[in-house]
Amino acid sequence: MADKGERTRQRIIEETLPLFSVKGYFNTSISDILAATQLTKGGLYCHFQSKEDIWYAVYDEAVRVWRQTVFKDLRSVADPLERIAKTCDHVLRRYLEGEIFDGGCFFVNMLVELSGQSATMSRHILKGFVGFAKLFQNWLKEADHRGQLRSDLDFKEVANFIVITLNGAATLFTASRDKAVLRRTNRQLQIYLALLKCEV
Amino acid sequence: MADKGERTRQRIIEETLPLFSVKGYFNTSISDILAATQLTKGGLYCHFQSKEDIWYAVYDEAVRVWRQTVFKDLRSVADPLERIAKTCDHVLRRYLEGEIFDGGCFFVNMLVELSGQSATMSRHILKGFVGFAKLFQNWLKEADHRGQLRSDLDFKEVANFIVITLNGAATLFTASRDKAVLRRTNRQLQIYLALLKCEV
DNA sequence: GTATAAAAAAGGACCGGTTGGTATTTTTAT
DNA sequence: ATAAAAATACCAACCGGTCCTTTTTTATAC
Repeated sequence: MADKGERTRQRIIEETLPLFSVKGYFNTSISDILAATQLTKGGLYCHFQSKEDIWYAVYDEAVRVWRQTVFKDLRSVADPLERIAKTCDHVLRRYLEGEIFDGGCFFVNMLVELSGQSATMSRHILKGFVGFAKLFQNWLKEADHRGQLRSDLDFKEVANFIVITLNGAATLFTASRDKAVLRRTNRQLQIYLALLKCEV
Repeated sequence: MADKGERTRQRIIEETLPLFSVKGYFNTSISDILAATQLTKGGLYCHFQSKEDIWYAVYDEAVRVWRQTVFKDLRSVADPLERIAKTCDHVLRRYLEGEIFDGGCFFVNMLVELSGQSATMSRHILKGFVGFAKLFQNWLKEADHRGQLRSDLDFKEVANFIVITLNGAATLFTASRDKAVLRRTNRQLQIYLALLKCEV
């Protein structure tokens, strides 16, 4: 039974993720984390230097889980436009509707809360979203090289729009808990994506 | 100099709105409000029974300001589709880009924060968003009666999509402070709206 | 206009409980 | 035996809110 420390650390991360996701960063207290992990303060601060440190570890874990959920079964998709469509579908159906995290989208929730509070932490999250948009942008470029796209498209603009739509859906779904919101968004988004194709 | 009480009450609301908008509800302390209003606790609690009461008053004020910003110069627009397009433009340009509230969109910020915390408060906000979507839905119906729309549209779905897009834009703009995000969203949304028209 | 009394507004001390974090000791694993 | 992990007690600062006192405003009488 080696690595007891590492296992406890991982347990802290996994128990804290839903707390941050549902209650937010500031409104999750150290006491909440202690209650969830069945630890005492001494035990907790043995693995992390501060609450903020816990957050960064939790964030990394959230990214790991999100990637796993959204990009699964995607490497095999050769058509970049289909890849985009499937990714959106995965975000809306697997990730959000599947309620991978309690409290909706961990990243959107954290971004909104921390935007007015911590410049460094919110920048950290924002980088993730920018990277996600860049990914769509690259796939759009790839589709363009294949001659699949209409000629009047601004890739960055389209990529941005997709990410924004997914974020908006996450926000409204979290509040309403209405899965119909996700279904509707998915249909409209797929229609929008289909319209990017050149008419051949 | 009558109505001193009412004027102070209004001052509290106006000074607290940007605090809630930027820092969030829970992370704005009564002390913050006291500092902003130059009042003491006794003075503040003379006008409100609790922090939550202040929030409801602030919310109402935010709605008032938002309505004023978004629906101005709109009654004269007879064409319902144009009315929808202009409303979106107002939200993105006047309301968000114009930074009517510090911290982006007060309502989105509050919705995200309170969704995991207060069922009653988040339901209160959600009602506002549902009403906004209903408005778009009615305008779409109006456009349909005029024979302006494609025949395959689900009005509720489209209305939902518009609101979601605006929410997503607010989220990303708040974090990035990049007005290009709003411009791009506006263009793509206008393109999307144009595609709702029947081809006559 | 001015004195006055009632009422509204504001001040300020205080409350129990909680916050994130630390220092020291005890337990457990290797 | 030694080092990691966990427990415990403690800290000052802050939380939302209450209570009582003082000041200011406002309505009324003259």
